[in-house]
Amino acid sequence: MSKRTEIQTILEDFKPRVGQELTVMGWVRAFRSNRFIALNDGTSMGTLQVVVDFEQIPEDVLKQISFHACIKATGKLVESQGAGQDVELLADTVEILGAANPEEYPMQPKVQSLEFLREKAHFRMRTNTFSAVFRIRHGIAYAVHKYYNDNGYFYMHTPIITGSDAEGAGEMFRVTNLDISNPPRTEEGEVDFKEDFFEKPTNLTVSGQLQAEIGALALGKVYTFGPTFRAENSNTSRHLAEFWMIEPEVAFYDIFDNMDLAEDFCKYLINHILENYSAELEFLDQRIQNLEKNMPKNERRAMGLIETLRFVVDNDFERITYTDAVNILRNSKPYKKGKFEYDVEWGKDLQAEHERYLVEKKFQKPVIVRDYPASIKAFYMRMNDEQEGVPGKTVAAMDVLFPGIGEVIGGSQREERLDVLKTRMADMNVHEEELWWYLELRKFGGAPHAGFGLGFERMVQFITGMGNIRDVIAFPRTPGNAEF
RNA sequence: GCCUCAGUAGCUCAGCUGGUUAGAGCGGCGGACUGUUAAUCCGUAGGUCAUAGGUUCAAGUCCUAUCUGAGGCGCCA
Repeated sequence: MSKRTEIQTILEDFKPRVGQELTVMGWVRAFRSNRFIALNDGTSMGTLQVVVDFEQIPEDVLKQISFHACIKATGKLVESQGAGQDVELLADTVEILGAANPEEYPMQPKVQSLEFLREKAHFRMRTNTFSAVFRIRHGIAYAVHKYYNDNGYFYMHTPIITGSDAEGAGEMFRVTNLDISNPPRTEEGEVDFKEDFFEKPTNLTVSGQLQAEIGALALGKVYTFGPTFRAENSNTSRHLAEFWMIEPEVAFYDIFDNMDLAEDFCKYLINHILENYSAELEFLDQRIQNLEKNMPKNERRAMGLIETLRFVVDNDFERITYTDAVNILRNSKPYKKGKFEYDVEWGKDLQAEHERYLVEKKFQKPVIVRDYPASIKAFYMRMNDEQEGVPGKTVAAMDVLFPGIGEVIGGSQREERLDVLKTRMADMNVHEEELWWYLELRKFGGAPHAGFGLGFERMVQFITGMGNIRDVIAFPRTPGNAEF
């Protein structure tokens, strides 16, 4: 394959290349007037105009220049006579690398619904919307590593297969190589996992946190960034059975340090995209505006996408306690008018409608809620001292709530006191034998520490403005769907 | 898992209270067009109305079941 010049390289710095003979390769976005090809190679939002002379190009080649056909074109880069672009390539030769017969190819040069494109996951990345989303997705992933590396954290790989089912984050996927239609049985008739690969029941991980704590209590500051699996039968626009989660875990951090980290980290990620993917953001912003043009005003976003991102970066997140939240909600208009479907009562978890009120109506910016009732939170969260005006026991837990998405981060200061932890585990029916190593971390050289989990796709959703989480991961896994 | 809505041409949709041969735009195909920018213009072919039953003289339209999709809720990241 001869050398190609990437289209983004040409577009961002065309001046020194004018007059040069170049080869480009990419997918046809449009073929106008039998003469002008808009060519995109995925390197950016932009297209390079390739101009062909029908007297120079064989007719069978010309005929195959159709939507999303892959071509190679060689010619001279010149300043464009047309108004829409700075430069264009006058093609001496055009080669069809991969034709795309329009009579059979399902993609069309027009706006197609996200639902339809979801069924064409192998082609949807070629569209403006999805190529923008996936370039930004990469950008966020890169920024995650850059942020932690620049701040002295170590990237830690926690296991995908776990032998513990006490991680307390929902239903798990069983991992086994037993013959499930005829598994070996014990004398009592139970499935005999002694015969299984690991000689015990194992599952796909629902969180790397417990292992990350091991890292934090040795390396000080660590983070994980890997796939996470939940076998919940969740059918919503913000849940996946397989998703990516970022979990920093930091020794000597308390809940307040944890909140500072969460806020700073979110802002860094958003800033990185604002600074490096403005063309993609502008496209997505425009896309949403076009979509909302036909909607009633009250269903439209209060701010544009870029405006929202700037606003989040420029303003402090609101920080309140769970008890504050309950008081605010009980004094709110919708509560008094009986508009909430679920009651607000100290000790009950906040429902999505309550969180949405706090974030979208009351504060109109990200909100960090902390100090939740102990009874509704996981065993490893640190028990708070009793506080005045608070009716029950609380733990140092925190949720970061974003507009439109809800919970993006869930975290806590961890319980480092062995006796308190043991009591909590007993109360919540978590077996000590399974987590003996977790307890020994407290017994030997323990330290106060804290951390959180950030749902990567939810952050991608927020930054791209995509409404459905299935449209920010290349191959979504949801109940009843594992195609591609 | 629960609730609601939807499934008509390749795509997006129209088809009023059941009533002749099922419509449009875009896309495709054929043609015109060598400075276009969602190119334009002319012509043309596409449909077991999701599937299976049922009601009726008559069903795209009503009823039942199933499948698929979307939105909301719960679980959470």
